[in-house]
Amino acid sequence: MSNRRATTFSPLQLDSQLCFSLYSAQLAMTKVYRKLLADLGLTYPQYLVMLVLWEADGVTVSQIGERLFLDSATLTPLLKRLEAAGLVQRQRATEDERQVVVSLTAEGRALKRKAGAVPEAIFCATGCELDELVDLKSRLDGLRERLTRSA
Amino acid sequence: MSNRRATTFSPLQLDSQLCFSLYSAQLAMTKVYRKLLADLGLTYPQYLVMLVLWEADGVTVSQIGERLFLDSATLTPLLKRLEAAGLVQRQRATEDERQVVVSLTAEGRALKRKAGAVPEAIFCATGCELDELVDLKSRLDGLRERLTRSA
DNA sequence: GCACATTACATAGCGCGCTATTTAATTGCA
DNA sequence: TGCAATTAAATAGCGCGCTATGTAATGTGC
Repeated sequence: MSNRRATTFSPLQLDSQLCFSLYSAQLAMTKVYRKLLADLGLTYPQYLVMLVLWEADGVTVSQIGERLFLDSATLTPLLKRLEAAGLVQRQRATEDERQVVVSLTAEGRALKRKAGAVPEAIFCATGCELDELVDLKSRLDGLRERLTRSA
Repeated sequence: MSNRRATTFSPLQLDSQLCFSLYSAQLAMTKVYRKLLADLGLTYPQYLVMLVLWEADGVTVSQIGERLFLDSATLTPLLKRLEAAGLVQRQRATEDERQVVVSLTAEGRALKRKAGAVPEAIFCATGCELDELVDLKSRLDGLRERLTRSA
């Protein structure tokens, strides 16, 4: 009897954990992207950086980092790979030589066309209605916000 | 005029992408766990494996993999680290020597007590109501399911 | 019973994502 | 002015998570 409560409510059970659902949904999502992005020669984090640059070209490493919630230890080697792939260019800012400005090459800009098909393919893969996705997105944004605050 | 449609609906915009919210929420979540689990000497994926073992001790590598949606290339080195930490034991199954059975050591079982405080700490960090978490979890499980199917 | 496929796990190598640290440039203040 | 503090990026090293491949044990068909 004394262990009945522990049985009926056990927070250490894998199946009851939101975090595991978040974790494994993210892995599944990345797996779907991997196939789509292979055509573009991009990984998912690289794709995110390209999204930032397609919106606003010529930004610093830390600006990319703020947008994606990643720091230079992650971005520097990633950007070097994008540079080696001929998609971006990195150069020290003249007004503040601590900063590195990342710009798209012609090839990097051109890739945007090919990437145009990706969002719809992902949308189909989710099998969700659009408003369900919008709702889920805002919940996850709120969750990230609160988790970041408490960290 | 001709580019107005592209401006009003641009699926390549970072801010409109559910997947990025999923990605960054997961990173934020892992970051919160990192602090909590440091006391236990575990990483988040290692914690997941321990959750599986605390529920059902003495399972094969592939059984753990099915539960966590991970394969042996990920689990083998992770399990070796858990073994090196003295938390689990790995031994070939006698009835089928291809399989490796993973069991908890006394130390591994003992760690469950210390881990008992983790779920509530995470729950607080999410800042969510319980039913909101349950709802979000089921949506994410559904999403993972459909993404996996389409991959 | 023997070649063949299949299965379970391990290994190699790559790209994140992190902490901790380093280097170099800029800022700030006595 | 000079020198410490701060800032931006880079680097080192670790642990995933993946694809591709290898290896050994088990099944299967003839």
